[in-house]
Amino acid sequence: MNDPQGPPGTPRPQIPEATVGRLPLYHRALISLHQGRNNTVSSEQLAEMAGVNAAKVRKDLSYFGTYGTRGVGYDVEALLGEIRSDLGLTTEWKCVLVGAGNLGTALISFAGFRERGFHVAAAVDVDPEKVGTRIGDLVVAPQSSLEAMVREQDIAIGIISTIPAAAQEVADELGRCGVRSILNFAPTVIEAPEGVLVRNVDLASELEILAFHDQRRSSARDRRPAV
Amino acid sequence: MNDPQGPPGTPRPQIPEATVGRLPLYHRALISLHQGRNNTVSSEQLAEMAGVNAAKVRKDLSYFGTYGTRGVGYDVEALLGEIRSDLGLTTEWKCVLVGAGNLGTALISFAGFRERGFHVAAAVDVDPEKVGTRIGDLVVAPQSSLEAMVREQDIAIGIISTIPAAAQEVADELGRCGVRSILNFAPTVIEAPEGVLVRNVDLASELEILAFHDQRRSSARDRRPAV
DNA sequence: GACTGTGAAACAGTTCACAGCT
DNA sequence: AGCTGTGAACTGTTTCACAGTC
Repeated sequence: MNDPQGPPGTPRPQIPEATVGRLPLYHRALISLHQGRNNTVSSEQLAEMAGVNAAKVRKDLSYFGTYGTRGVGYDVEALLGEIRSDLGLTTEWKCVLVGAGNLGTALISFAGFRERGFHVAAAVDVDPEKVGTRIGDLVVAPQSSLEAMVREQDIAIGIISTIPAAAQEVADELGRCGVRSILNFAPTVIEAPEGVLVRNVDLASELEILAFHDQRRSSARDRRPAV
Repeated sequence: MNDPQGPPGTPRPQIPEATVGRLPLYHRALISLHQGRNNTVSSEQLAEMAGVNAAKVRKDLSYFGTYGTRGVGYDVEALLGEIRSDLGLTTEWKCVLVGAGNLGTALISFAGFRERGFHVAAAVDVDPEKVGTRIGDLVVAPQSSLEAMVREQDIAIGIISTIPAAAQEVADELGRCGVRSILNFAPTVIEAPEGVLVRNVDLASELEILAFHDQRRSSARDRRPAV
């Protein structure tokens, strides 16, 4: 019954990236189980709720230690605590949003961020027309004040929702200000500044991928017309 | 010099899912090369523009046929045409958006969709307050008219931006109306209706994944304070 | 009997390295 | 000489199947 976290000072095991990508799913499922007053959950149930299979759940969870009891299942509360702390959701994360256009504005008031402990504490835009606009309880600041805001408020995460042409420059500046993580919504490849982790969300790509598969399905049908 | 597409009637090769996921990146890069009047591009250049490595580019492109010339590079125009047609971007795709809240509203007017041939042709919401609202040149319709709109306009893609609790029901209804692909922004797992492909975009998860890595980096630093 | 934790097998995806063409 | 196309090696991920525990 080993605890992979081991004694203090021991490097924690590397968690496979595929597993990391599923933690938010488990997290969500566990929140709902916890609210429903469930004390334990089997890998089978958790798998169903997260939309994966039971073997994957067990393998994934085993990287974090032993939260299950054979014959019984996993302890919901303990497991929720572990995953919450792994995901760093025990404290609030401050974010700065760059580019308060349509999408940016929606992101600022997106309930899902706040609920999970991400707070858009500042928003900036290059457009003087947008500066001063109120969005919820936030006022859009000029982009020139980006560095001051990041440093004063100790902001850790940058969200880019500018036009593609501006994204690299914004990323570089965020890096210089000490931001360590960037979520990029601008549909362009950006080179990560030194020491910064960048994740891209490309909305149009998602539709393109759906279109790819749809197109393949329908042309497969065309080739075998008699079904 | 084989052409994997083969004679008509031959099933096309299965394209690895990882490759499909990168097609939008290549597509974007090729558009920009084409606009810049480049006739050819090497795997090295294309890799740089797409943010991947050259071996991957060559492997990926080889699944679609032979668009390169050894010693020279790839024919930009021919390759762009191939990828455009693989992604099904030679015709416009009609989408229906369900849930015209903050995020939904932003998605309707999101330029990236229109630019790549995705047209949000209809939007519905359950909230009577929102029905009748104009967003760009679209008027929000009552959710009860969903089926009629999908069938009349022959809409192929559904975009869900409702609250999580409503998402499964909406997905099921979209399936019944004949929608074949769904892009789900509601932060919940939805079971795909028969014959429908669902992709999930979970915005808060993306931040959680960034937080996970940030947290690991900083606690790694704590454990080895002297650097 | 129920259910976890985990090696081992199977599969998928990436990278290497080089033969083959221009 | 330059660059693609691709088997082969490698790395990462998923699934299997079962020993171990309650």
